[in-house]
Amino acid sequence: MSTSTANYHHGNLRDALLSAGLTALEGPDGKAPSLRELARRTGVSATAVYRHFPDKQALDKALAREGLKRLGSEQAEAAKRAGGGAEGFAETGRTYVRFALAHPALFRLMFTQGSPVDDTGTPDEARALLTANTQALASDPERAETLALQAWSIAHGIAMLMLDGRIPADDALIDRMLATDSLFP
Amino acid sequence: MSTSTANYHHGNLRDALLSAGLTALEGPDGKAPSLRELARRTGVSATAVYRHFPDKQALDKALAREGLKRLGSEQAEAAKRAGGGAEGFAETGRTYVRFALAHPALFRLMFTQGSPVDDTGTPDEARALLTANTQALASDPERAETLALQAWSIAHGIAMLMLDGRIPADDALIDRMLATDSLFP
DNA sequence: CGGTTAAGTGAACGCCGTAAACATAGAGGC
DNA sequence: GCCTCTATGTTTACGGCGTTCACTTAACCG
Repeated sequence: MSTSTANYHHGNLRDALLSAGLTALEGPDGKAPSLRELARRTGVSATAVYRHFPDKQALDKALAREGLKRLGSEQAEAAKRAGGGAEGFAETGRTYVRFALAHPALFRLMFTQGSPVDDTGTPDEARALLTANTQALASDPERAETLALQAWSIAHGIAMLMLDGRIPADDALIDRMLATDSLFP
Repeated sequence: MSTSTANYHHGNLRDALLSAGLTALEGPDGKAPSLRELARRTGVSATAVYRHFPDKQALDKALAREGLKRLGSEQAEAAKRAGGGAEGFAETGRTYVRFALAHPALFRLMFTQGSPVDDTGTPDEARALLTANTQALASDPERAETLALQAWSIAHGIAMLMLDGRIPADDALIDRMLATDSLFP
């Protein structure tokens, strides 16, 4: 019994549904799959889903959580590859936008579902990275939080406007818009 | 026959549908109405809608266009009230975010539908204001466009993150995050 | 081995967007 | 003043959706 591919039908339906969902969401032209579609793809009746999730929204939330996790680890890796510091921080921003463009449906789902942290105290990795980076880099430490939210907002805004076709989804443009020296004094 | 309230049933169904749609979308707790729901509210059969819009998406696009128009005029008025200039520009940003918070469903619809300009050369008022303001205010004129996109992105990012419950929808926070001196050197 | 229970099924409900065939009212030409 | 044509409406129907309900089945445990 490996992680997720084997043992459908009797066993890990929950994981099978999630991985089918992620597959559907992942691609650059991915669409948000319906509950019935997901069940079909997994070779199971639609109502079987309800043995593992109270409703579709719960399934979506689980998928969103997984997306969040992937974004966080991509960002962490990118920051590390850039050697941390200011350049590492900038790299997390670029990675954020590129992630959104690479997985539009997943990215949208991640933010359409209610707050992922809910009430469990542990924030996701992406968020932890953000606060750590801004606290390390802010000249005025009491402005670190505002800086964090500003940085998040600009990356999120670029991502959304590009996804919605308001701004050309151009890699060079991402770099230009996120150039730290032109943004924060 | 006034603009939109009178003369249902025979006459201006198109306008009636749009105004019913806007009413449904406007409120702070507005939901995106279904085509059938809209038809019901207008006292007409569902398929009657198809005499005026090829499909639901076309209806949505028309609603989005109207939302865009309203945002633009609110921004223009706000800028004028602030006396134009840098303060006027800042005010358009605040107005953008406040508009999103006041009409969440409408705001989402405005950006979920394909590009509003489509191909007709005339950009909407909001966009015209943005380019005019940044061109007037940019110290380096060749960076004006990048500045415009950055300003748009940060306002849009704040709006979206607040709508999605990622950031508290707090008026003071909006001001702090959009404080121009902390953003652009 | 036998019973309890977790995990699956199929049928049904009321929504949705959309298509097709039919009805009607009003405008314009004769 | 009638008659026809067309724009605008209606009814019925289809398949897909999320979800509920009553049911079967299979796995485990004492």
